Amino acid sequence: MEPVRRRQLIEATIGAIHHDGFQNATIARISKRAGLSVGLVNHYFDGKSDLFEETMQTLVDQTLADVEAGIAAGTTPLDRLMGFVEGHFAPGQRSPEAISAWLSFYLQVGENAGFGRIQQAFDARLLELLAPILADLVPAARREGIAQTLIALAYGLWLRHAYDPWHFDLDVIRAIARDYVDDVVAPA
Amino acid sequence: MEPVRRRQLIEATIGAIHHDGFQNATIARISKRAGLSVGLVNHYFDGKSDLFEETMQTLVDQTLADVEAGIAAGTTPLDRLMGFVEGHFAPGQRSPEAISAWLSFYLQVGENAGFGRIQQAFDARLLELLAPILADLVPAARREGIAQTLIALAYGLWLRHAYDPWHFDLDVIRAIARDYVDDVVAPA
Amino acid sequence: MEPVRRRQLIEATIGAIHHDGFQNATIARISKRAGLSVGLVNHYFDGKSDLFEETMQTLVDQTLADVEAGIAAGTTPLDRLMGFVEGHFAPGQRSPEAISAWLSFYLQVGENAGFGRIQQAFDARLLELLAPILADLVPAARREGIAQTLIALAYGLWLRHAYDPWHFDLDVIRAIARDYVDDVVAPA
Amino acid sequence: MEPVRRRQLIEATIGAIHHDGFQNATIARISKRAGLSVGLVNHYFDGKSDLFEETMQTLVDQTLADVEAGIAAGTTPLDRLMGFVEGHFAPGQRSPEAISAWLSFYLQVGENAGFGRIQQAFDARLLELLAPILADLVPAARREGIAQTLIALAYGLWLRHAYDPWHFDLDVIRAIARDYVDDVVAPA
DNA sequence: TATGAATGAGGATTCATTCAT
DNA sequence: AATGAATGAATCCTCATTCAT
Repeated sequence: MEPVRRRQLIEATIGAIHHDGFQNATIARISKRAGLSVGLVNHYFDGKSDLFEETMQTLVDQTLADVEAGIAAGTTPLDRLMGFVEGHFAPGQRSPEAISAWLSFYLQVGENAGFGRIQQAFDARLLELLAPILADLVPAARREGIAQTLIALAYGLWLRHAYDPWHFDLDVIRAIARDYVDDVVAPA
Repeated sequence: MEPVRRRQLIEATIGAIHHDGFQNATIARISKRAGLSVGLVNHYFDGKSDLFEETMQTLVDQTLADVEAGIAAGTTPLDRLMGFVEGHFAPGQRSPEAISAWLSFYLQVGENAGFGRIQQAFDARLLELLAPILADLVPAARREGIAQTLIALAYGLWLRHAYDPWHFDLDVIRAIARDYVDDVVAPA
Repeated sequence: MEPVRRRQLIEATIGAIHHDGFQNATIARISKRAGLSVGLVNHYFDGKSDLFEETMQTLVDQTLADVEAGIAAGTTPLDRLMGFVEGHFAPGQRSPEAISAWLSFYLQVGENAGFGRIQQAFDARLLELLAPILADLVPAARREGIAQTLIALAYGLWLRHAYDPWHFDLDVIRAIARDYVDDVVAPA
Repeated sequence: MEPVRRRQLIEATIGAIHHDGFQNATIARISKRAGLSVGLVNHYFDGKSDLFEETMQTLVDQTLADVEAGIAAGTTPLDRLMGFVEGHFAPGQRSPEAISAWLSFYLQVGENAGFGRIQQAFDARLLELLAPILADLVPAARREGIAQTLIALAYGLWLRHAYDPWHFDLDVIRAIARDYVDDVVAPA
């Protein structure tokens, strides 16, 4: 029963953050959304903070899975690099619910120690994923800088997509990323 | 008296958000930090929401002023482009207080109509500032994309600087931006 | 306003403990009994614990005042000794409300650090009060033991009076104490 | 199975009161401490109140057994009187667990009808035990008073031992009691 | 006999706002 | 212009009890 309930509550948390806003995502609303009682939240999680951290970790895990899948789908190093960026915008990442929740957690990283730890592990993993791809594409001296730029660009694009999904749709994002990759990486 | 008190309270709001976190930036703490009574907040502002919106607007105004100054400082189009990026990282923008407050308001943009309006106007103004510079540098067809990329990159870099100011210091940011500008814009 | 409200709330706390029992003396009941809102409790006290500690301290202060008055009323050393015991049973100490509250705090001394500190200071003060009286009555070697016995006896009598005020009325208590004092102290 | 389980739960209740405090001795903690499920508590006892009453009764039975043993161990009436007092401080009575639990129940005697009944029966039994001993030692007129004093003294000493077991160790208690007995009873 | 999932009322506490002074 | 006392709804969390398995 436990994994089922935990999953239910995490889904409901994401839904509540999207529907009511992070500030208004109360235990009462979350549990009602999950069709469960308030008591259960504290039965299966160690308080609201724990529920929220587990929710963020779930989002992180899904994003990493999508990014890894994006990389795996590429056959050439260049495709793999584009796959890295596009993985951030996989369907699961672009749902309004996921975006709202991601954004909320993301921007609280500095205030919330738990969120901070999760985000740092996430960033470290992204760098690990980029390293072997860039090794085949750019000279060692520029590798670090380009990796950081790519991540910063993905962050920035994702943020703008989050706020303006119609203008910054997948095609625009892909074009911007492709431009950067072509201009910076390809010539190397 | 009014402009003085309003200024005091806006400063105190930014300080409280930095010191206590957005969630804990209560009217009581803000007014104590300003050395004023709680009653004054509602006297000079139309409730807490109004105070917060005015605070965000103040931050936006300051950022725009810094970006415009950055542009104005450049003599060549390329310098002006770099000035646009660097304006986002002017001293006033990099203070821990400003960063905390900025981040908090970003978080609320999607949930808070008032914050959303302020941010949209901010974005529109950034595009207006970029347009004439890019007109001298890149072919019309790529202008829009490159403008959006630059803004996305500035967002992303700013965000990463916010979370990791030591690793992403001004030099690193300048180098990343310069790389992008050189690679993408200069050849055109 | 502050001293008035604090007094009101402390009185209401004593009343609520008597009327509803310590376990049921909730903030809601206490504030309703005081005719004030729940918010005020946390406005004037630092939470429920603080209110309870201040209440216990108030009881201690009153008891010490009564004991000191009892001692002061005696002209001979023996009378002063009896006054020490009888002070514990001054009218203010025997009100059902005071008894209920005293008992509750008293028996939680071991579980509650705050109550413990107050009680230790109380005990120390009682010994200070007894010392000069016994100095005139008993040989130095037995002074410490008799002081402790007297305090233990007062504790025990008070406890039994608390649980069975009709059987252990003031006359019985006075007789028991007088017996002890006569038998042990007088012959010396 | 029933007597085993009931015994387990009563032991766990005493342990939980000592370890977590009376207020925090919840069904969940008690059952976990007993290594049993929460459901079992309500299966073998008629709710939490019943479990607690049975626990207090168990403590009373043990104390009475210790006091009776103390009396039985004495050969002279005076020894039997001292045995009465010392029985209250038999090893089982001085364990930290027993002291915590005893104190907690005392606290509730006034508020909880069930606890009150148990305590009254306990007191009555103590008087019954004292009566025949005192009959051999003191004139009828003072018998009642001295019995009550002895019980009050035992209560008071026990309470002080509970709060300060190092200072009020067994030797000190024995000395105080012996002093009283010698001074008051022996001359008779 | 035994489990533990589930409930929801009740607890303390926080806080934006109002308003008499 | 300025204060801060007062309110009470809203929040998170706890817990005894029930009940299907």
